[in-house]
Amino acid sequence: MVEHSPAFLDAVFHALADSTRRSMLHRLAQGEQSVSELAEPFAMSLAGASKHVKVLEKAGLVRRRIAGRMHYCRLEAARLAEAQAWLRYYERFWTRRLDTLEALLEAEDQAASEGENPKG
Amino acid sequence: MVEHSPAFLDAVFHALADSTRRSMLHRLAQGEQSVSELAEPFAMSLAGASKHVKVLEKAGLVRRRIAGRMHYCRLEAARLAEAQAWLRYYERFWTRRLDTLEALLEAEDQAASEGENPKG
DNA sequence: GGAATGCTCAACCATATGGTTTACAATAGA
DNA sequence: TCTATTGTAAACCATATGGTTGAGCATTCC
Repeated sequence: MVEHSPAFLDAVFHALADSTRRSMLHRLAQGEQSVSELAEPFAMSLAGASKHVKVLEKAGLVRRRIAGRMHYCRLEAARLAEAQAWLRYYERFWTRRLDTLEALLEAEDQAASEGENPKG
Repeated sequence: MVEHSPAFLDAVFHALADSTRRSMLHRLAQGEQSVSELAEPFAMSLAGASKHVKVLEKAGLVRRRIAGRMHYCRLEAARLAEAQAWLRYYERFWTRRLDTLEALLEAEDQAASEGENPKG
């Protein structure tokens, strides 16, 4: 839980450490896009954009489906979930104040549900 | 909300894209550590480790307190929270009900690529 | 004062990264 | 069949990165 396969997280975080690639992911959130569609917003050669797509693909953030000469890309969100899981470990450092509140609320929930819903 | 100051996220994700630095953050989660304490677990010169600390510091993930010749570092979790905020945008892609929807999308993919590539 | 400690800085090196251009392969369309 | 489109691959370039060593600055300790 603590380590999360280092090489894997290296690739994911590295892929995210570039605004061009983050923009591409953002567009992919709207749905499948071809490589040239992904490249279109950027002042960059198609070959350059294609390299970015490859970085995303190698990090497992994008899946490619080849149909004829078109390469359609789609978001592979599971890998983002794993990055978030890594970050989640640190959540307690910025939600500390909420923790006490939450503990309190949970204690209340517990007390309230003890009579009604024993399973929780 | 969508863009999150690109250069800032560049620095944060880049800082996280290295297992040495992630380990350092993990140790800092236990509490304040000096630079040489942070360096100790790694087969690396102190100067090398010091560079990693600087990367973390520049990304705003670590705050340094100088006391005499000692440099004490502590976790600055707020910046991690911002990285997580960026990731949260994509949460819907892994937390939605996958079963029926995903099956549907994959069936569409299948049908689509069969139609586009009749030659096989 | 003198020596050891903690740390940074500067110079250097090998490799990675982000971009380009050119060439090419495959597919689609006239 | 000829041509345009989509995309990758290769070669190249400038800069960034991750590491080293050695020098040096404060600080602490004897």
